[in-house]
Parts: sequence; structure tokens; C-alpha cells
Amino acid sequence: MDKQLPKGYDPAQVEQKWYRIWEARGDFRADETAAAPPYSIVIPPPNVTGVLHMGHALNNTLQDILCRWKRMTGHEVLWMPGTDHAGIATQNVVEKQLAAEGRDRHELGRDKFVERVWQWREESGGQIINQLKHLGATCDWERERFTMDEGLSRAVREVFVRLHEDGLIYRANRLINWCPRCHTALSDLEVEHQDKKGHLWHLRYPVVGTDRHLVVATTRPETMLGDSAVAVHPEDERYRELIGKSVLLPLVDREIPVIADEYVDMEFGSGAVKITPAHDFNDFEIGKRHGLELVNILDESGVINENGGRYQGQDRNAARQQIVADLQDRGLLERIDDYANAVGECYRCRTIIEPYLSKQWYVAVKPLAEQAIAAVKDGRTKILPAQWEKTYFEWMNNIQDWCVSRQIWWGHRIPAWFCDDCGEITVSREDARVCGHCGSDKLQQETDVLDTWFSSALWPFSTMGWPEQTTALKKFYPTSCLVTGFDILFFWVARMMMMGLKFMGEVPFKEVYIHALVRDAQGQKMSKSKGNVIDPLTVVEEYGADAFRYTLTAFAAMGRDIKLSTERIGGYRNFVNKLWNASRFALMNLEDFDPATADLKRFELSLADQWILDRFAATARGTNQALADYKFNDAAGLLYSFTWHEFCDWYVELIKDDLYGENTAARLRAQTVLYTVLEGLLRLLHPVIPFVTEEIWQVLPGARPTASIMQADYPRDGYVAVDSAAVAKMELLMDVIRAIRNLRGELDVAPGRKIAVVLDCQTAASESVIREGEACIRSLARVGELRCGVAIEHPAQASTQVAGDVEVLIPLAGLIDVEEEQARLQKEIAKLDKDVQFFTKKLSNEKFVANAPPQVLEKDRGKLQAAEEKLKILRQGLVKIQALK
RNA sequence: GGGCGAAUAGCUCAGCUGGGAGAGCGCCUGCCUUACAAGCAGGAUGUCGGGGGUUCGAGCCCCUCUUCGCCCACCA
Repeated sequence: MDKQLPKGYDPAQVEQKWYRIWEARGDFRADETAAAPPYSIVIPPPNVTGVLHMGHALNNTLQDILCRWKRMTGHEVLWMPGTDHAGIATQNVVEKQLAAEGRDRHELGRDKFVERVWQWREESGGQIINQLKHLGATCDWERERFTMDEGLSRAVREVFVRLHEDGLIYRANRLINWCPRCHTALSDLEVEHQDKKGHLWHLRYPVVGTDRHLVVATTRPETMLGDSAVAVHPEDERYRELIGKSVLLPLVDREIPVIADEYVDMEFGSGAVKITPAHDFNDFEIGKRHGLELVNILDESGVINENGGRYQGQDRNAARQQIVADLQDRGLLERIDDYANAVGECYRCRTIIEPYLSKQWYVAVKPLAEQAIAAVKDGRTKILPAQWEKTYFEWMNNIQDWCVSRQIWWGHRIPAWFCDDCGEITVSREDARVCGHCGSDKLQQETDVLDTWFSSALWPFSTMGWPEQTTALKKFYPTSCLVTGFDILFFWVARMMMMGLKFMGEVPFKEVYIHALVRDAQGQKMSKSKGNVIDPLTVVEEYGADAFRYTLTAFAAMGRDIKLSTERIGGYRNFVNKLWNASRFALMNLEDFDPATADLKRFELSLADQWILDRFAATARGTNQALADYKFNDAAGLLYSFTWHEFCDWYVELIKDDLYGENTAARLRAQTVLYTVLEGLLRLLHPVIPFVTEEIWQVLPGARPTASIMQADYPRDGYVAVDSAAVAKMELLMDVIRAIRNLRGELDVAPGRKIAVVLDCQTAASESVIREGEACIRSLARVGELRCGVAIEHPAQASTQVAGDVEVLIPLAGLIDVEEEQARLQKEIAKLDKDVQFFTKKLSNEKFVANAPPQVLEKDRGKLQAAEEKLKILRQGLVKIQALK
């Protein structure tokens, strides 16, 4: 039967075809009842609003490689997919839609709004799942979960109630980070600090009963409306006499005390600090220490409230300008300095956050963090690269209680009910009907929802059916590995560790592989505003998913960011193409070949056969090791150089004579090795480039035990025992061929022209190697007449090179430019001479000889000897050339 | 303010526990050799950021300086 590949590889068509077949056949399905050892990964759930970006592409390519590899090594693989409801982000998307219709969520009301979000999710949410399929991701899609699913919601409630029962959840009235646009509290992590150019305003506060002013410096003059005191350092001579006195707060005409607190830095600003306990975290603490009044001057939109007197109704920014202007009018503005400081922004909408006083729900995470620290310390979970463990410990050790309530509508509503009668709170797994304290049925459910990251923290077990004790949990928890970026190490990884240990009693994953960030070619972070975003789907369309995956893999060196450019992807597209063409070549020569009847052990393998089989075995071993170590770039590099530079450049060329020749035994032998190596190579490459390998593998002749390459065994070693001496012999032949090619190049011999070559062998052993490989030399180096032997007579005029212990001579009577040849030899000799001197000196150093390990000594002695021999030969050649002059 | 990382060929980067520096792309020369010009053969290219130290031996270990990134942090 004729099975051929088309001349050009068409990724789009092939990718679509195979992905459909794989998915329809259920090839990605995980069987929790299977006996095979488990391997499991939970996907970092992309936001349901998400669009595939480079970070996702890298993240999921690496996960897919691991999953495909593990599947092929006999594991039962579960790659659990799903999406995150992304509370604030999703609510923002739907709110924007409403705004476009000239409406807002308050008009709809909570229930209708939430309904609308669900509707949005049905229609346009989760497109990222489809996009992942374009990359070839082999998630078990039948298990796809969503953090707002019924089951996951149940897990969320269970966790909340149990934490509450354990006293680890509490409510408190504190300053929190408030986004005036999203109208919600945020956790500390959700605030991003940006250094911004601003000003330091120096304000004068009149001291009551004197004509003095006390100058205070502030970056936020509008907060003066809420000042409760001015603080100075107790030992500050300048202000000592003012402590205990009062100043008159301008514009609002309130008297506030001057207090002493060591928090104040005498060196900074004027050394006097206005204290606004309701709008600054430090001031809040100072306020607590001194029993100061909390004056809240803002409403939830960041507009000045009734406490702001005549500024009521002004936006905080407008109020700032107005207040500065008014102070200036009254001569109370001392000066304005330029000043840069870190301003907190909402990580979802970039609005400047306000420290804001409100009652929120908290999780006391310290006890959970202790467990999470211990689990990494004792190695139950390994974080790679290891340097991230330090960052992890650092954060865990300094962890603050987690504010988990959000004042938005989209999310898991907190399962707590307030009693109108007794005022107590009832926390319950089921919707509460009556107050757990007084039995009243006048209950109102808490309107707040939970932080999105609360449900993500449960992901490794909630997706497997917890709180039920499912067989999936039994089989696949703890998961084998988590692949993620460092940007969510705290948001997500740390919290999963805490929750997993608390509720499963076991770590959620045994290993965490933290990969790099994908940047643009200049090393800039990709962002829409910079316009330097490369869209993964466009790349897939243009270069094919395999080329793209290979690029990401090849650059995924541990701990280093990836600078991606399309030229690089082009390079790996060429690689895919190379494999395609080599396979076409193979198929053309395997038309009459049946792998069922061919057995490597039946043949007397040639040097080339043994060499390529040896190289294949080394590549297989190296690739497995690299993958086990998460050294994806190493795996990619090994596979690349084997495929291109060993298999294609050498082996395929070496067997052409056998394949084309009359000797049917030689032809069958070459076919068998060619088939064996190519078929194995496809399997070895499959985790990285799944599509093209499947396409080729399917058209290889003969039948194979599995329907898809993805179920075939992953090569771990060689096929037959290979004689290492044979490998060394082949390497000598290759050196000889390279030497002849090199001379041809130097001498500008036309590529088509066959030349005569004399090979002077130092030993009978190498002579026999040359005889054995004579055909190879002739064909790969385009040699016509070939004479070889020990101490064979040299041609009168020849150009010389040395390969191993073989002197390669190209006789070119009358064609050599004597001057040029002499110069070339002299250059070579000079180089060798330097080498000989280097090693001679090194080896005559007694301390070196005494201290260096024997292998090193032996190696260097060998090098010295080789260099000396080569030098001797070249010197003789030089003498002969000079004699011609 | 604390912590982390990077500096190696023109560009992008590998380089394991220290044993005379590598790849890809680009560049130069010659080739449409019946798998592949998205290709083949050959070639050039480096005070491994500066300085000091340890060692028989340092790109790798120690100290120090310089220049870039990143993360965390409540100096108004």
C-alpha cells in the first residue's frame, strides 16, 4: 500500500483533524479506577473572561508536555481543566456591557444582574477553553469545572463553615483597601503599588492660643478634613513645648491635639505629621494608641461626605485641588515639593484605592500558614526552581489575616445570616431559616461575596468532588505537579497549600514548577497599551501549533524569562518542516517494508546503524531525565540536535547507498534501522510536537499496537545492545569525512567533482575502520579514487588534514597554490603548537599532577598525545610543501 | 528599606557537583547533490560586566564595585 505524505506540511488542517479525533475518541479521559500509577495536574484555571495570551500558552504547553509524557510512560493521567469565575473582573465586563446600553447594575437589581452574568458566561465566557485546544492541550474536558459550579460552591460553603467553627473566620471593623470604582474591599495582595510622581504639600496649622503655625507635610492634602491630631516625635526639640497643646484644623475649624509618638521620623518633611486615623493605615494604628477619634470623610465612591463640611459632594480629586487652593488663599500653604511615592491601585481597574474604614470578614491564616511552611520545609511539596522557596517562606512568615469579603454581586455569597431580633450571626452550610441563637426567622443573608481566590484555593480538591470522598480524590490527590507563573505564587499557590493541608490533611501537590514570564523580543512585558502583544492564536495560524510549542519549550529554561520573537518561531517551524521532509524521505524508501517481519537482532548492523542507535538511546535517556527535572529547554535541545544534526545530516545520508543499491539484504537492514529510529523518534518528540508526530506516525508502514501515538510507549533507552567500539569507529569515519569536506572547501573544489584521496593510517586498526567505511567516505565526501593503508606512500603534492590518527591527503597535482597551502598549514601548526605547549606545561606542573583527579589527568594526557601526533604529521606535510617551492 | 535574579560570539540565550568556552539566529564562501533553498557543505567570531581572593586549575566558589530587571514593604 502506498502511504505518502504531501510535499508541504499543512499544520492547520492536520491539527484540526487530529484534535477532533483525539477528543472524540476520549483519548484525554482519566480513569480513576485504572490500576496504573496516577499522575495528576490541575490547570491554573484561567479567568472565564480570559483571552489566551502568551502566559497561558507557555503554562499549558508545559503542562501538556508533562501529561503526554506521563501518559506514554504508563501513568493514568488526569489533567483537570476549568475556569475561574473571576469575581471583580467578570462583574466589570458585564457592567461595561450594561453601561453600553445606558444602564447599570443597580437598575437591574442583584438577582437580575447575577442572572445576566450567568447568561454572559453561557454566551461568550470561557472562550479560552477552546483556545487551549488549538494548542493541543489534552485536558480531560469531560471533567471541566467552573468555580461557581454547584459542587464547587458546596465545597466553598463547607470550607467557610468549618473555618468559622474552628474560630478561624471572624468579622472586624478595620481599615481596608477600598476601590472607589469597584465599590469593594480588596485584600492586600489585590493592591498594586506604583511609584507615581506627586507632591508633598506643606500645610500650616495654626497653634491655638498663639500666633504660631505648625507645619505638616502630606501627600494627600484632602485627608486633612479627617485629621484627629498632629503627631511629633517625643524627643523633637522643635516641638516639645507644643505637645499637649492644640492646633486649629483649617477649613473645618476643628481643634485637634498635638501628640507625641515615636513613629514620627524627625528627619522627614517638617517632622510633624497630620494624623488621619480613618484614611491611613499608620494613622489608624497611632489613633488606636492615643484613643483618637475616627473621622471618615469619604463615601464609598470616594466622594467627600457630610464630615467634609463645605466640600461635601466633591470627588476626592476635585476636593484636593479645592482644598489646596483654599489653604493658599488663607496663607496656610507653606510650600509644595515634588515627591514620588507608591500609590496603591486596584489590580482590576487601576483606580487609586482608599484606605477605608469598614466591617469585613477575615480568615486568620497564621495557623494555616504554619502548616504550609512546614510542608515545604520537610519536602512534602517541592518548589522549583528552589529559589522561589525563599520567596514563599518570606511571604508565609509575614502573612497578615486575609480579608475575604467583597462588596460585589458576582461570586459565592457568604453563608452568614444576620438576625433582626437578637443581632447575632448564623453561619450555615444550608440556607438558614431560623437564627441559630434565638430561633427567630427574621434573617437577612450577608450581601457580601467571597474573594475569588477563596474558591481557587480549594481547586485541587473541590474539582475532584470534595467534600465527598470520591474515588477521583483517592486516586489523584495529592496532585503530582502544579505548573504556574510566579505572579500567582501568593494569590493562589500559597493559599492552596494552606487549604489543602487544612481540609485534606495532605499537600495539594508534590511539586510546584514555577515558569518564567513571556516577554517581547526587547524584554518588555507584553501589554495592550504598549502594543507589543503577540497573540498566540495568530502564531498558531501562521507557524502551526507544533512550531510554537517547540519554541516555548526550547526557551523555557528554569528561572529565566522568555524573550519571544516571531523569527525564533520561524526557526522551529523549519525544524518541524525538517522532520516532515525526513519522514517523506523515509516513507519513499519504506514502501516495500513491513516492520512486522523486520527485527533489528536479525541483522549484522553497520557502523552507522550502531552509531545512530547509540545516539538514539542517549537522546532518549537524556530527554527523560530533562523532563523529570523540568528542564524543558534541555529536552528540546537534545531532540533538536539529534533529529537534525545526527539523524538527518548523517544517518539518512549514510544509508542512501544501501537504500538505493542492489543489495537487498543491506537495503532491508537499512530500512529496519531507519524505520526503528524514525518511529522511536516520533514518539520521543510527541509530547512537544503532538500534531506532526501523530500525522507522520499514522502513515508509517505496518501496524502498531495503539491507535494513537499518544498511547504508545515513550522510549526510555535503546533498542539493542550496541558495541561502543563500533560507535567510536563511526566517529572516526565521520571525522575523516569532515576533514575531506573541509579540505574541499578550503581548496574550492566544485561540489559535484569527485576527488582522489589518500588516507595514511597510523595503525592497522584504523586502516580496517577506513576499509569498513570506505563506501560512506566515498559517497559523503564525494571521493573517487581512494587509497589507504599504514604508512602509505604520499602523493607529491597534497593538502593535508588530520582526523584521529588518520592523515587525510588530497593529491592535487598542479592545482595547489603552494603559498596558500603553506600558510594554511603554518596556521594550523601554530595553533597545535600552542596546544602542545599548554598541555605540556600543565602536565609538568607537579601540583597539578598531584592534585587533579586521575580522569582529568588521563584526559589531558590523551589530548597532549593527540595534539603531538597531529602536529608531527602536519610538520611533515609542511616540509613537503616547502620542498615544492 | 528588605529580598531575588541577570550581565557569556553582532542578536537571543545554554553551560551539571570548578578541569583548555557552546547552540540557534545573523554574517562570509560555495552549491537548485533525485526528503527538504523553510535546504546542503564549509568558515569567521568571545580580556565569559570591572577589580580582588580561594585553588594545581575559576564562566562556575568567596568578597567588592558597576549596570539593568523583578518581588515585597505603612515613612507622612
